[in-house]
Amino acid sequence: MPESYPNEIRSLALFAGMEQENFEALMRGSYVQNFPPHVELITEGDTPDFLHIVVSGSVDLFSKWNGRETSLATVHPVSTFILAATVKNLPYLMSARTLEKSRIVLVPSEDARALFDVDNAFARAIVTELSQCYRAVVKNTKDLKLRTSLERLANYLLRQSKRAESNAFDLTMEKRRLASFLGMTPENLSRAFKSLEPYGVRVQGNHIEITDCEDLTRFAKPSPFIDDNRA
Amino acid sequence: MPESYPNEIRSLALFAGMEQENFEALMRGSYVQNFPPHVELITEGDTPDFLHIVVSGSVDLFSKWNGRETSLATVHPVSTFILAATVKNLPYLMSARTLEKSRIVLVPSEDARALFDVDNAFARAIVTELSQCYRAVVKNTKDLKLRTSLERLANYLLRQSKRAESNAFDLTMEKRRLASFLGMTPENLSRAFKSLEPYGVRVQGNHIEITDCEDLTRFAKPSPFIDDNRA
DNA sequence: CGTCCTTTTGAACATTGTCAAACACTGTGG
DNA sequence: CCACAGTGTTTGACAATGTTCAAAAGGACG
Repeated sequence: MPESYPNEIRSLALFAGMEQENFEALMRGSYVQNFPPHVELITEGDTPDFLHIVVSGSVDLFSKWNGRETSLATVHPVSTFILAATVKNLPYLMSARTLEKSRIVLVPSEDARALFDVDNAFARAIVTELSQCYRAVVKNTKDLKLRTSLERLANYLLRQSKRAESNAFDLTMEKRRLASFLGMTPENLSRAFKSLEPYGVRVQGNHIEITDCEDLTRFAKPSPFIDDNRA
Repeated sequence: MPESYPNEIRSLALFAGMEQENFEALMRGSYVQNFPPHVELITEGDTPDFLHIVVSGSVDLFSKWNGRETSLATVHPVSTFILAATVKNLPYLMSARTLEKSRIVLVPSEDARALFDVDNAFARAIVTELSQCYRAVVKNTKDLKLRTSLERLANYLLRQSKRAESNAFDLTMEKRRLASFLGMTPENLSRAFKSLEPYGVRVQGNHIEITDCEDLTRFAKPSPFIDDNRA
């Protein structure tokens, strides 16, 4: 399947250092698939048959327990997910569903594991990737345990604003999912937005404008060890 | 420093597959140190100078923000901590303090990183270790987001009971820290214990007895994808 | 124009946190 | 051995935070 997507994947840090021969073998065994929105790609507890790579669209990682559900992360192109389960050949800890029409590359887990044993650059790239994932989850845990929902929302908005490099931006997900991601109910999120108005947050639909960044920052007290993406 | 501790360390999965020569070089550059209880070994935000290995005693990983503090994990012998920061050479995301008199091996981070580049078995062992850490944090996040504090306590007790292979066991940490670890206040924990009495939990000081495991399990609804240690 | 879904709002409720005080445990020094 | 201080734990009253339920309002789409 000599399409264009292998180039995009090749440029991922995870695959960049891999032997060309190995990379090609891996891609030969893989295939791309287009999924409509809201399709469950993998289910918590299943055994990892494929390492997934999001080439376009976006994917929600979530989990259920006792009738409750929570959103744990969103995967954007181009990146992989469920790497840890694939490497250790243990059941998924999260389920995944497409948020929009998405193009996903499916790499057979066995092939990935076999290459991991053989290709040293690949093994090291996995370390980098996993370290990043690990640190991201630790930051998220700190966010959850050290902050109130209002503070989490305030810091989330500051992060998004920084990402958009603008004081005005659109939310990248439904408020419903944002609430779940931040660990609160939609009702509570709605009220939290209201509570942030005095600190200079204007909300219209999913358009956000931070009119007083100073004030919001004073309230949110962002920390590099919770909120910085690259650290 | 030809003492006995290198053998214990050598048997860790992280170092077991390493070339003997490399391992010896790593140990030559390292040193052991005894710390009294309640000593802060590393501080959030610092740069990782050493990879730490707990040989005896125990260490608390915690974090502070805006005057609040939370306990994120306890490290028991023999295992390492802050591996991710060491590998990526990025600031610590957590602080660490001894809980009791502890013996810690300090491996210079630069040496560890250098070996990571050279020793393929070591690089792969790090992947295994990091995957495990990552999955542990994900489970912890699910515990926090999907359960109430009462449910978290109930499941914690079941896990401890399983670990002790007995319905009666002693708590391995102060209630104060347990509360912080479970994401609640000491007062709330105290009341939570009371609330679990009807489900067959007897508490006397830090001695716990689960008199009706069936009933408690029915309430706690443990899940392999949150509560199993090895999965 | 309806229909479906999300979002918002209100009120009641549940859970959790705060503060203050009492209690229990531990180890010290008289 | 006892009194005492220091710390951790428990308890009670109260406040803050977050959830639930019900209903209304707003948007998207056929």
